[in-house]
Amino acid sequence: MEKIKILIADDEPDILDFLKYNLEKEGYSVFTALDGEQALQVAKKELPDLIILDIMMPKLDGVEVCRMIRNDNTIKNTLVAFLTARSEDYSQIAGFEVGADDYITKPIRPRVFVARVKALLKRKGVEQVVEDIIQVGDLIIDNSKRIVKVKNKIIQLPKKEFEFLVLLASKPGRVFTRDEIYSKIWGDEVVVSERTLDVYIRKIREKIGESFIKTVKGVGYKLDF
Amino acid sequence: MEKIKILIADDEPDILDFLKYNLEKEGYSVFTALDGEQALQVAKKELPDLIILDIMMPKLDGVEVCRMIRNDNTIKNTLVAFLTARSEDYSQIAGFEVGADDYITKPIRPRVFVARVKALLKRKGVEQVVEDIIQVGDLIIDNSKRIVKVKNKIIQLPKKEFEFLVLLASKPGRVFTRDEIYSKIWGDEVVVSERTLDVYIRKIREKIGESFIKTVKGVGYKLDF
DNA sequence: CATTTTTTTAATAAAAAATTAACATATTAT
DNA sequence: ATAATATGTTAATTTTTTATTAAAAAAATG
Repeated sequence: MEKIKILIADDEPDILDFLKYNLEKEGYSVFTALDGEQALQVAKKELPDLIILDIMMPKLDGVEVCRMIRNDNTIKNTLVAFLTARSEDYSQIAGFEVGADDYITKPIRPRVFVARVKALLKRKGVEQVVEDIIQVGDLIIDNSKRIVKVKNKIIQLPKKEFEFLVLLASKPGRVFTRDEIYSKIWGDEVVVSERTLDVYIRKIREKIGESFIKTVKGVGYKLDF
Repeated sequence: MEKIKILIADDEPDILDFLKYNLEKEGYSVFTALDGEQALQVAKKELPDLIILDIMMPKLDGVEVCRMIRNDNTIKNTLVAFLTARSEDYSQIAGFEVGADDYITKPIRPRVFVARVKALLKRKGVEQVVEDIIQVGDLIIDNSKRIVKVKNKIIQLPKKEFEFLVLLASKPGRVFTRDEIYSKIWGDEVVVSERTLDVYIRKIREKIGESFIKTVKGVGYKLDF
């Protein structure tokens, strides 16, 4: 599953490394920039999901970068958060005016920072929040134990079948197209035959019961109860 | 629903395949041409929504092809984007002079490329941005779950019926002519019989109730409450 | 390296959806 | 009112998509 990309721009390398370290630990893919110009350049190249900008930066300040982001068609919809010293709160106003999505105040406390980023990504629907334990009706999927329970009966699924079920369960009710499933489970390089998916569906249904996975003909599948 | 059509012209088959693959993955219908002449020919035949032209091509270069597109009444309003090596930026000027809508520079990075194409289509109003949840009176259409709710009763519609309803619901109150519906749902190549549309109307009305879809005789249909 | 488990393919069956055809009914203009 | 035109309805047919089963291939396990 592809990682969420975050770009951080700050002129202090220490802070940059510190933030990068903390975000990577959480499984994000992190890019960095030391000034506004570089930030814009990297943003256009990498198309991150979130850009975190220090307000005070050489060449182009954060607010200015944000304005330029909003005016660039390829990246205008990217989430932008500002980093700001608590004192310089005048910037809050200017920041939201140019379309910032969040503010994070310095000094930065790692756990708070990470929580903030997560919350923002979740709020905006970027983060695929794969809960550790997912429950859909009588079906419980325990991600860390890699176990599925149906009415308290424990079922072990092979790797692919489990991944498949987790994918559907990550957004119960939402329909996943066949293409989407192939792309997410097998990746875009691997090509498997047209019917492989159906066979997996059959196997999972045999094990967890027929009722959970619903076929949406012509479109895909969804998990429901 | 008919796919958005994109024509790509480039003399390097590898690049062509690469771009085609990435765009098809996004759900576009992609045509290709290996030189300018072929591009023009395919364009007139397929009437794509967007034509992406490499500047440097044998027989007819991109700029020349674009000029001819703009002089051809059947395709003069088609969107045109140029592919260009970053160095040869002199062409930018020539390109915009003949009426290019966008520039995409090589080397091409798949996500950036796709984002760019999407942005262009959206900007020019080609891409149908369908809201995830549409509500019209007591009728709720949930696109990601592909369900319809009428007074909290969940109704599943088959693919075409669902697409049809989404089309009407995309602009509640607006009348869609029969021709428009045929063209948007079936596309311009496919020819279905005169009464097919009526059959769909009947089926949808049976399922969601008679009152939502209003016939505007001599014109078409609209969704209202 | 032999055995078991998992993944994938292939062939066929079944189901559902899309379309047509034939006929019915309603609306509009003359 | 009546022909002409447009839309409605139903059932049958065709086409498309998914389900199922068994068996082969690949990977993992001891």
